[in-house]
Amino acid sequence: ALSVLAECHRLAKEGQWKELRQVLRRMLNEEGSGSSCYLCELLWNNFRGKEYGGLVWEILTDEYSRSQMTYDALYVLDKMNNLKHQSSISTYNRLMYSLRHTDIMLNLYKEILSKGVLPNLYTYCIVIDGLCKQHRLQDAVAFFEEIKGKGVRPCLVIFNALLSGFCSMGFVNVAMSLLSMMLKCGYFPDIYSYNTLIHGLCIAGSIERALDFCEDMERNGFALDLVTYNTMLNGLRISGLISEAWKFIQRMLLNGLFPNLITYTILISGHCQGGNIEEGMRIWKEMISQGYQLNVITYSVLLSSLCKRGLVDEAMKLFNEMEAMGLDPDFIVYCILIHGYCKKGDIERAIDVCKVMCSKKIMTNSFLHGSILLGMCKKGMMSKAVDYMDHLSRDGLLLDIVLYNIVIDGYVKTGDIEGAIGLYKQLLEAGLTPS
RNA sequence: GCACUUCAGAGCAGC
Repeated sequence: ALSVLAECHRLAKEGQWKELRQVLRRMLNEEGSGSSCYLCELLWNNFRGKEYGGLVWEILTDEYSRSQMTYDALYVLDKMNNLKHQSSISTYNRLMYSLRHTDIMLNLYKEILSKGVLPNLYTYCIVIDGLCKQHRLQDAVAFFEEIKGKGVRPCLVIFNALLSGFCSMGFVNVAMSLLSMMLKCGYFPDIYSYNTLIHGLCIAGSIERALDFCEDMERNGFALDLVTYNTMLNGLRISGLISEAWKFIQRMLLNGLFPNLITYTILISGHCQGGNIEEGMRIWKEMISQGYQLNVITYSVLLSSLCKRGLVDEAMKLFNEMEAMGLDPDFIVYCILIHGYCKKGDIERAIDVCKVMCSKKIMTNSFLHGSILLGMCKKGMMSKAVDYMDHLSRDGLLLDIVLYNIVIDGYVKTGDIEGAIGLYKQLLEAGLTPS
């Protein structure tokens, strides 16, 4: 690493940016996440005060962000701040983008302002989109007003981010009013705006309105693209109308568009949801024969429909197949399995899967624990349920009211009123409010 | 120069 860093300084001096990035990227790939502490120490001990040092630090931050090693990037940025090296706005933008789902995003924005770095339109857009993705619509709108007050002329992308925020929270009508406001101000929708609104209409269950909107779009000179079709197909799936899908597929093909992985996943999910697992499997096979590389989401669609039918063992087989293909199960995949076992009453297996998940450092959440507790209560395993709760609070998890309610209900159903009252007192002591 | 906005998966109690 030492010689690589020396090489980096040389490249920086010669202005060979691209090579510098490549060399660093390769090194980060080898060192992996968690290596920032070590690399920073090397830089500090061996290259302090060297010319172009600031540039090397900055690109190190940026390459960590690009390699999805976000916390390493933050670490390097922090060290840079100590050394009074300044980062450029694009480095900040990329890092904020990686962290747009978290509070850290806004902290970084404040840091930018306090250091006198000038935010650009990308920055504003990332903040607004991030706030929307965190479901903080009011904050997003407030931020929007704030930058307008500072004299920033918002771009269409910012409006699109807001449209998307409203739509995904189910406020299509608000999105529609925003659209008419946009038109009044001379902002004309692009394909992103149209697709976003069509999506909003679809998830609100308004397929008809979505179709009308597609026509509007075409009248305004935009051809429906693959995203539009996928969005419409997904709308059909949500409304339980997947049997109508063929009409759209036909139209798609006539327009020279071919289904992609997302299209197939929507179709499989739709058919499975409607109880037609056979058709789902047929499409699945068609997909494989077409040479598509299945991903975690495609698998989870099938896993969940198997579990819903109580075929958890089948699901487990598929799960193993998935891992053998080199796909890393994520939180949702584990949820599906755990939930499946709980509903079947096989709590031991559920907990086993949960342990495997935890050993992979995947965070659990309260929903999942609720599912496990409910499974225990349904089988009358009250002492196990209480142990589980104790175990959760020992691990520092704040038990919420629903978790208490589940176990209280369990006590009541087994006729143990004492136990129920005991828990009730406990939740009051914990400062919770009964619902 | 790169980077921002649109499409697919699961999910807890009681009533």
